[in-house]
Amino acid sequence: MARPRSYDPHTALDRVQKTFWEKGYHGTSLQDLEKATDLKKQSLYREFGNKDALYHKALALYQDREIAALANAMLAPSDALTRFSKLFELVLQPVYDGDRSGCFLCNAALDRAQEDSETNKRTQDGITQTTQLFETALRVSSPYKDDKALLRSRALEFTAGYFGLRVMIRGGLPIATLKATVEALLDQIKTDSAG
Amino acid sequence: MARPRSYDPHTALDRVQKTFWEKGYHGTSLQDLEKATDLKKQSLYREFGNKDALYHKALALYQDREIAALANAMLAPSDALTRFSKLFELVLQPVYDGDRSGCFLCNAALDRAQEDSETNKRTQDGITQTTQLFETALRVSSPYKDDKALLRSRALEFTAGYFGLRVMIRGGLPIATLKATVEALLDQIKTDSAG
DNA sequence: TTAATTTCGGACCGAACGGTAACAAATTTG
DNA sequence: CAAATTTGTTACCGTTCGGTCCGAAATTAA
Repeated sequence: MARPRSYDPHTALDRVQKTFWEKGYHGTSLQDLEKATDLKKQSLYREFGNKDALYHKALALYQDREIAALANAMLAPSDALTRFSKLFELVLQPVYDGDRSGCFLCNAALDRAQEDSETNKRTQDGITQTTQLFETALRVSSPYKDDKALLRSRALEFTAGYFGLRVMIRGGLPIATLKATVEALLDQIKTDSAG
Repeated sequence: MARPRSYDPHTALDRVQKTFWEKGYHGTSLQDLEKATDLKKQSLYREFGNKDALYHKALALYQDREIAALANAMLAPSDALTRFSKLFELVLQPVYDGDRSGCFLCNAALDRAQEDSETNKRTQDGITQTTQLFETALRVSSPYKDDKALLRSRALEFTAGYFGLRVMIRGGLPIATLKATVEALLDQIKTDSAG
């Protein structure tokens, strides 16, 4: 039909996501996005819309890709303890690599959920889905499989623990503390299954 | 000596703090601070320094006042369960009043700790002190008083839980979910003391 | 080759940004 | 009252912000 795009929209949005993830909404300028994507803003606008739309698409991509990856890793056939061990392992891995971006969803909740209703909806949904994921992950093991109230309670507790850990990561806590925190959280599952 | 100030620096910094707390560093403009304090920026600059200095002073004030207030309420003579009940009660109170600003320290950790080394230091310190506060709060009750490892473990767990709860607050989760999360966290103490 | 269509690059927009200089108003000290 | 000193106000600084316009380049269909 006409002149073809000389860039790949997927990798462009990938880099947009990474930038927002690292620097937040207000901390990211159009210029930052241009540098990150090697695109001019007109291309960005034509392809994705304005800064708000860019942000929402980046956040949506995070939920569809990163969180889905965590869910996938967790829900591999195993027991609750192994599942959460795997989860926290994946959460801490980037820290070892020097990446303390944390969790984009968590960042968005604090950065923008109070000022933008769509972000608010997205973070509510994302956090709620996290709790549901944790319920699913726990449900295979005793004593959770037989105690619905305990299952729900632990899922909420791990939701808070998970996001708190993300805060601690981004807040710059030493890795030793982060590992100890993970151990403390996992200990909960060990105690439950032992009792 | 000379012309006296027509404003109160304490209440001015108070309002600066509130503004940064609500809107974050990048989300707050000098104009926002002018409106919030009823001062012109020259007065703000003369009194407090530039935007960075303003932010750090606001964050320091948060630690000295808000966190100290939490510590004070928690450390009133009582058992561990009552102490944490009181803590979470104070944390949820603003939500009932429609204020979902959350925790300034937590916001700062996600907002600015990655880009500003002084904020990084402050958030590290603040989070570490939170863990220490929780250790102190737990230490009065069994079984923590006799089990140093458990004490440390639970303090870390509650630290993550506490900041995660703050994320959930700011992320817009319904109050019912927040309350259920608090109950889930408190349940931990009940279980510990019963076992 | 030409017409149509789309992408791309640079220039440009008004507004807001953080920050500063200069001066008038107010108060204390001599 | 006069000199000195600090506060408050206005205007302004250059830069960057998010966003748009428009012409040049590239490609396909006729």
